[in-house]
Amino acid sequence: MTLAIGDAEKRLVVEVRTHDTLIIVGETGSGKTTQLPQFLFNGGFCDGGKVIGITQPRRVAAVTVAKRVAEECGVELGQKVGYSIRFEDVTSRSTRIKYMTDGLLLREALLDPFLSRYSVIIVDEAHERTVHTDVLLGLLKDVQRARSKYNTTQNNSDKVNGNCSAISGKEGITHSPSYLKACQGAKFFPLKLIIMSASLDARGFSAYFGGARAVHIQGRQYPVDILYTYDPVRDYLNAALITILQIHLEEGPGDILVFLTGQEEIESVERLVRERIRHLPLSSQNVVTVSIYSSLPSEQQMKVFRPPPPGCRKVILATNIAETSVTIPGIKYVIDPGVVKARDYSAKTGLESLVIVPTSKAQALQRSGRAGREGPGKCFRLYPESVFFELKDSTLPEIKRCNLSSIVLQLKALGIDDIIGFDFMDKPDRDSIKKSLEQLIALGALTDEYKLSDPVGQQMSRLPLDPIHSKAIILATQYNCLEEMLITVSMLSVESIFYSPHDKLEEAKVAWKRFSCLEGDHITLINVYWASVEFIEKNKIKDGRVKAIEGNLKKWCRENFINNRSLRHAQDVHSQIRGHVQQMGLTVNSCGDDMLQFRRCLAASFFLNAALKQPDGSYRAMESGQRVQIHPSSMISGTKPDCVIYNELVQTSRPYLRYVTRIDPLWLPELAPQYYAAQT
DNA sequence: GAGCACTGC
Repeated sequence: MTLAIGDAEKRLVVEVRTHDTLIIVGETGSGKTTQLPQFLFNGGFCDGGKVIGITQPRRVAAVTVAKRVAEECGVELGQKVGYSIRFEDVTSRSTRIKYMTDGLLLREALLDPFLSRYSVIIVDEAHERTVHTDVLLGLLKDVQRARSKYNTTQNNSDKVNGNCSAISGKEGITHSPSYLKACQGAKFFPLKLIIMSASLDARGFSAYFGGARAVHIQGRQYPVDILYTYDPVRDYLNAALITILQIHLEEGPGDILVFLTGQEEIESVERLVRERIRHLPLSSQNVVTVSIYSSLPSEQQMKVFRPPPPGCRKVILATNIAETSVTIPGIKYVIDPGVVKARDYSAKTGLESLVIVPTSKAQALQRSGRAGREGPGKCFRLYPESVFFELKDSTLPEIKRCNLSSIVLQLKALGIDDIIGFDFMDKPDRDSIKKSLEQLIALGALTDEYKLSDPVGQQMSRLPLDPIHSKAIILATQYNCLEEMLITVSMLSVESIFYSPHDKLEEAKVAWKRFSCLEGDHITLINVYWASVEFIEKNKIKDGRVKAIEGNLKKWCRENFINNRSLRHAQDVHSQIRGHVQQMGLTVNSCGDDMLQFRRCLAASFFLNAALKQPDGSYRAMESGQRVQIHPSSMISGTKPDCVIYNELVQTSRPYLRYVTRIDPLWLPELAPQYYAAQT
């Protein structure tokens, strides 16, 4: 069935009433995200104080959509319509339409396993198949099944008899999982599930939900002409350069969006374009280039949204960030080289890598769509059409290519003990699950029987962090350095704190020197944090206005080549985690200048991430045996200590250790005997 | 002596 959203209100409400699960396929611009929740509200789905929840993979989307719907409803944001994302809860008791990130709903499930406030949950952008979306889908399936068991409206078939016994599996596949058992005769209304996807794979979702009904909603996209090359290109950067110039000289007005794989490519193409433009006739030099990628400080990101000077064409060089996360106005031409830098994970070696690979068909479609938002457009794919047909339909779901430790820990905390048997839409590799179980046992989060341990596992699962980071936090009190560890973990869990533009690298290094510590990068991060705190405190005395302090901090960040957005994010994480540990009753103590305590604590918690120097000067990662190098960006890459712990091991051009600190090799058997006793 | 895409709790 295909509908246009404008005249579909009644039909959609009936569809939701008559089907427990509905798949909605809507192209971009169909209005499904903003309209459907309002239809359901008007259709009575919030009667009795029930809530409609809509999940988004990204924070910005949750916020902007909520704002728009509040406006359309003519209500104040946070009242009838609100949103909830990490660090920001703009909802109230009267909120009935609630937008949120899917990760946040997963956290909510830890507190309320039946998600009992929600009458409808809409999972938006499900086609993106993020880890959070995938786990959520499996969970919602269970919750829906369990809630229909304890239904308040049809209580004759399955009477809840008032005790807490698990539901038996005698009804075969329709049984509810034992972790969802209602206590004291608790009763629920049924849960309606709506899965919204932008692409062609409705069948996959439909099959996963037992043949659920699918409805199509028409989009409002302008046509985009797709052009291919005749032959494969050898050098896509050069091909992109030529295409930019060609469009500029031969096509009508309109801005150009070029998809590249990373900062380096963007910087080099930007140089080349500027160079070539200077050699054009003066009348054709009306081009400005701007670039955008995630690690670029936000003031510079903002430049892509500025309209070009009159009569000028804007060329935007972007990474994947422009595919879904940001929408730039004025784009008429898209250049798509057909490649993307993607993270991959091998469960066998536990090695993460970051490699340039071909895009999927869905991704190519998404990219070309960026040319048709305001009018008809053109997309230049820098490969032959035959290559397009050979591309994979869609990108491999993230859950099949990432480390699962934190997901497994979260599922365990939800009471889901059989991870391998959990009903994932795409099952992660068995090896991958096994590996994460082993890691969680080594960290003491799980018992030898694979049960969540008490209190370590329970405490770890409450922290929204990587399990190793959680472990470090929980151990830190014993080493008298919880304050230092809170800062370290906060700084490690945000995107790169250090901003290094290619052309000012030397200048940046000089600036970073004043923070650097020869013992390692973890302490360097602490130094950056303290320096920023000190700067803020000084400014508070001079001029107490918040705006002035923010402005000065931005300047301080610029001067020190620190990413302001990342630093603020780290401050947010810091205060959130601090709140959690205080709730747990841990003492926030500090080791002062005695960093030996701190490094011993790092060894005791990061022991899985230890590496030993080899005679040839390279390192051997102790867990995997992998030969690695310390990343050149590390402050101690020159000193080469005998033994280090690292934050992550990622293969780019070679396998590198990032964020490294020197430890004494004897600490490992002393502080992690369960893991190192036999090996040393 | 080389350089990490994107997102989330």
